[in-house]
Amino acid sequence: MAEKDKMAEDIFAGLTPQQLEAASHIDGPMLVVAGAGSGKTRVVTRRIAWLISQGVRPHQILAMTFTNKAAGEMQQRVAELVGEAPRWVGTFHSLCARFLRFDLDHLNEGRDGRFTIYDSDDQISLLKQICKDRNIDDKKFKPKTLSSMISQAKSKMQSPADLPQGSWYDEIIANVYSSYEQRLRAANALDFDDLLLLTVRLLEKVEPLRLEYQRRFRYLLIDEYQDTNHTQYRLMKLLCNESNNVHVTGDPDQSIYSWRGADYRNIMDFQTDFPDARVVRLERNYRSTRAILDVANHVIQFNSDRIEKNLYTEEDGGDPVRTVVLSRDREEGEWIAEKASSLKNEEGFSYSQMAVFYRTNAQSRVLEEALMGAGIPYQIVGGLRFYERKEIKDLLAHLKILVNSRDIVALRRIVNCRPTGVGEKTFEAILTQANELGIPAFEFVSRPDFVQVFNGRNSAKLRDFSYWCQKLAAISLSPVRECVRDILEKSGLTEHISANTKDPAWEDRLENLAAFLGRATEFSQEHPEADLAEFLEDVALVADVDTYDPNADNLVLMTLHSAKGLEFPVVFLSGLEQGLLPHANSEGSIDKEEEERRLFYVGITRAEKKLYLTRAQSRMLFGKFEYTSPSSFMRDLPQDKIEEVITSMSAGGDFDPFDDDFDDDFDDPNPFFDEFAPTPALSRKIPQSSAGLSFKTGDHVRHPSFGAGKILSCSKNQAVVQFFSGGTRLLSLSSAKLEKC
DNA sequence: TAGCTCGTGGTTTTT
DNA sequence: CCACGAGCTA
Repeated sequence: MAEKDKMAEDIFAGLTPQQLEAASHIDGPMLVVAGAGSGKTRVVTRRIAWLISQGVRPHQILAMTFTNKAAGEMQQRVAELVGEAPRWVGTFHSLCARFLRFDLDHLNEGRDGRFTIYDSDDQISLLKQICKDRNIDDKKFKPKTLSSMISQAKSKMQSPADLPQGSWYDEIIANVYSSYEQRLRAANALDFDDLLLLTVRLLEKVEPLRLEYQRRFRYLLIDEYQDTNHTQYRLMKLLCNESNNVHVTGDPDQSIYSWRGADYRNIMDFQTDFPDARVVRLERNYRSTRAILDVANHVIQFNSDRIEKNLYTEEDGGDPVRTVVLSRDREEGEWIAEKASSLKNEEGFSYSQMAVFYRTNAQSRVLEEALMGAGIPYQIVGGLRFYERKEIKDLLAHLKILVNSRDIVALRRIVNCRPTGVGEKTFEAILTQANELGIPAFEFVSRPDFVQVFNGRNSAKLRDFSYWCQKLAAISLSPVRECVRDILEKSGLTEHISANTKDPAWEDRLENLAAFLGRATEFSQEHPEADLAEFLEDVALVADVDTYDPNADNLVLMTLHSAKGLEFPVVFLSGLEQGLLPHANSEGSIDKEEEERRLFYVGITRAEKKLYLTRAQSRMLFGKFEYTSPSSFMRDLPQDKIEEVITSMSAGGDFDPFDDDFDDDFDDPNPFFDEFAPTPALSRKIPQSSAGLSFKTGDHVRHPSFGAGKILSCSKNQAVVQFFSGGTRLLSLSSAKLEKC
């Protein structure tokens, strides 16, 4: 007994009464509304430890975290507290992938546990292929737009039949969506949304399985609940058995993923879903100085659709939040670099204690150059992801085909990434014939009698290709390291890259391949039993932030989205310009603007001690200089809590399109001024004349009878408009009375 | 079929 | 600015 008390003491050490209430909860639903920096992770970790110490078996706990990294850390902390860690901790996506490896076959829809996961690149190439095969103009129907529409539909669990119908345009969308689904099934492939969607479908359809899962997982925990979508919500409902032991944590003010289907109503409605839910609010912030928190609280007040909460701190003032205006983006980077090095040299901060945030990945480049110029070590999170590089994707395609010979996207990639003698025509012929034979194309080409059976030209090249496929097919799937090494040796990829010395990045590419082998080796060591399929899954589901190494003495650069859940003593929040933050694409929509503000709020609340808000008055965009204006969020800062830094690099006043002095410059015939012709950067183009309105993709428009909508794509005289009231239409610009709004 | 050059058009955010 | 696709040639 005394020993038990001792353990409880350890588990609950240092918790406040509210945290204790949340952590010591056992049965029944609970909602923890946890403000930024209020010790949420701590609470969840302690609660899991508490459950285990109370006799709950670790495998009876299912915990959904937002990143894999958070999952690993949580498991480790729990193990430290009670000597055992739950096995089922991970992101929604990775946990679902694990479920489906076991049980997808039960759905009987043609896919099995050896499925491959298609990332957005794979989706795009599949969609391009579909457009090509069906003679759909991919100028009007951009694969990217299509993929986001499909993803949007899937996140609401809508099948092609559930999409809006009627117009010619709607028909095409629904058709593309359904052939996309067919091809995924044929390729034994799943996209990210499918991982969630099919898990839900599986549990809905197969009752014994549902009961089994419900029995198995007695306690369900979901973190960042404000960023769950409808599918995830359904999954939660399916998993929590009648005891409703579901414990969710989140903060509606930090909901920043609505664009990928997340719906913060899920957290707002939790108490309606579970009327007997206990609710705990964590409002004391342990992270930031009062100055920073004051700014954060002030900023978020401007949002209307929220639950009022009072995030407070016992800390005193601290440094004021500082704003900095630089004349050019390059100077913004230089200023940050300079400041970072003085913080290190004069105030004793290490680079690993500092982070630079931005709204778009494109902004990282200038910052990177400035840091490099100043000799400051840095690491970038996100951007061109390691696993999305061309050479890595090529290598991955080879690995994927070994696990899943039906993966047609991978096969196409293998054929095209290097001269094989097989071109478009031959490839199509192979597909057709394999289809007739009823076997996967890769199996067909790697048959010893392929050249005899294949009706095409019996060329030496084709024979070489088939022979080469046979060698690939013979490679064993484990151990992972050996498998990857074999592929590297036999695929001929390295030779192909080394031969192509006019590619300026050829050396980098070889390095990347070597690095990939390094990661495979690491993976093999961490999971000695794992085979290639598990490695590929791991690769497909790593998040950008998972690669962030907080132990290296690097300053870290990342988007505001990636920054969620992290904290740093020093934060530089850059690019506070209208059109960038808030982003131009959110203009005109209250909901979207409020989400941008939450993003700003997330950025502010990452800072512990020092926060710098920087902006540039002009910025290089698409290779051209554009003038910018300050973010509207800057206007909304509590002026008495902030301090402007005056620098030698700041220029005079801001560009103002209605300022006569600037107009004077505008009229100057000197070509020198043309180059600097002031156009408000990133904000939407204002129509030059009312007669010939020019529209572009993304414009918000109004139609006299259909109401407000958004342009999905447009050409000189036609535009495809998705109306907010529902439905999508192709309109002629000369006749339809469209206006901008 | 493959490799070249030229032109176009595209930047939110990510599992 | 840069990545990608179309179109041409060997």
